[in-house]
Amino acid sequence: MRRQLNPSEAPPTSRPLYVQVKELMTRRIIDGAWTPGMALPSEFTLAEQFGVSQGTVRKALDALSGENIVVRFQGRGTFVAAHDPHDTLFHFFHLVGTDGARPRVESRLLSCRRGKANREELRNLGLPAGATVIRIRRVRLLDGADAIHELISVPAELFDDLDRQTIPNELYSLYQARYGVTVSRAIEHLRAVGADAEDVKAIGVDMQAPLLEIDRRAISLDGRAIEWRLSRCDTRLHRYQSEVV
Amino acid sequence: MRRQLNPSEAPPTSRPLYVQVKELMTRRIIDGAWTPGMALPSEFTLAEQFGVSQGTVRKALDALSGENIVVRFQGRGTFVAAHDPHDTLFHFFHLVGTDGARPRVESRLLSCRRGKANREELRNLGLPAGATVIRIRRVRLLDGADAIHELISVPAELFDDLDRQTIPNELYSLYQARYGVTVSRAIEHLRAVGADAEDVKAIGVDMQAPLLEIDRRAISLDGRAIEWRLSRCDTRLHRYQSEVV
DNA sequence: TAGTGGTCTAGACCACGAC
DNA sequence: TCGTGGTCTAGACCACTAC
Repeated sequence: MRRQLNPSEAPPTSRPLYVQVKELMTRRIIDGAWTPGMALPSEFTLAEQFGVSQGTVRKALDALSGENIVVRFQGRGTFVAAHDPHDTLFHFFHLVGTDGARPRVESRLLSCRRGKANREELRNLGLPAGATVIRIRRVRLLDGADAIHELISVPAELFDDLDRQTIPNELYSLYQARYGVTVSRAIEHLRAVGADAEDVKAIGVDMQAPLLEIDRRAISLDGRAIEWRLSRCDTRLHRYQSEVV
Repeated sequence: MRRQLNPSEAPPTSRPLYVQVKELMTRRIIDGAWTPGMALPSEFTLAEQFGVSQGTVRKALDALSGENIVVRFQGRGTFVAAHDPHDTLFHFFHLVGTDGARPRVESRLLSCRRGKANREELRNLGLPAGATVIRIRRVRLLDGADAIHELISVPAELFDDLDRQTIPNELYSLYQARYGVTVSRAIEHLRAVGADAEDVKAIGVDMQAPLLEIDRRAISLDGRAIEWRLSRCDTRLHRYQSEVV
């Protein structure tokens, strides 16, 4: 039997020490004991706290760093990743200009209301029937021109007063700063669709013009789906870029 | 000054030992000294050969493993990644059914000819003016139905007799097995377009029907662009799936 | 049983940033 | 100058595979 850090709550299968350390540290971030931007204790201090060697802590930190949960700087220390609006925007925003350059992105709010979740929202957000969501509808401008018609749904339970906030261009920093919810990854499904009447009104394309629809579920650090977003994009001047390794 | 494995050809900036070991091993694969499917020497043997510790070799192998260049099995050994047709297909093929399931993929060849590279092909493949390319045009079927109109261009210099081969459903295994060219990553640009007359003839969609266009440049182990592929996809029954971490 | 990769430890030195 | 993370080594033990 492999060594366990917390025998009391040990899972049925034993996992490597560094994985356990990684999970304990992730838990501290989820629970808010370590907050975004905060400096973590040094590797040696953590090793002492967890009762493992410095090399094991390092392996855990390297894993967290690979998932963008912490950032490390030689000579300075290790910090909980903070969602800087600009960096976060482009971490999850994959449209680039025809020349490959990042566009300037702005937003124009169309509406922000709460309502009873429909079937798709229940499924995409993993909510119980009858749950309330907050819906944001907006237009996003790329390099100054209307280009994306965006529909966002989030559970009202997690973001209680979001409908009374000023909606910023980059939402994930707000989710983190005001509601303590960190988006760690996202699953996107893309398809081509014809513009509908709403799209025509929102971004001024022709009826049935080909649009790239991005269906995104954003997942938080603890694995819950915390946002569902539908972005319908005019791709005459921009492309969705994806690198496959 | 950091220790260098090959002082004679040392680059201006010194890099970590494990990076140098990784590059030496990658070079052995590119040069064909280690071929796909072959078992590498054990970590201790490699450490002795390179004159470094086993831990350093391990770090290099872990990096190669992370890039899918080698695969490791506890108790069996480390092997050069071989492009198994089925696995490779889905490594680079991101269309899934509406339910998230992998579709059955087949191909119907329309044409395969050589010709003088046009301007776009020169740019996308990094070829000198006047270079010859081999062009493949085909339809791909998802779950039995015509769904993708695909145009593929590769440098004739690298794939000399490709136009006299039977074109398989999964090309990258052929590139590797017959021409010694391993695709290690790809860069894709997606946009929505309206079906043109060629698309209509090829996959039977309506004129101007919205299609998802995937523009892919495949990059080989040594960093050269070795294939340019344009896939125009009917996304009424399938989605392009992308996970952002 | 022998050999492989996977984990864990302990300790050394280096590169970098803050002071 | 000190403390941080980054690299490198050496050695121990474990888990798995093949024989």
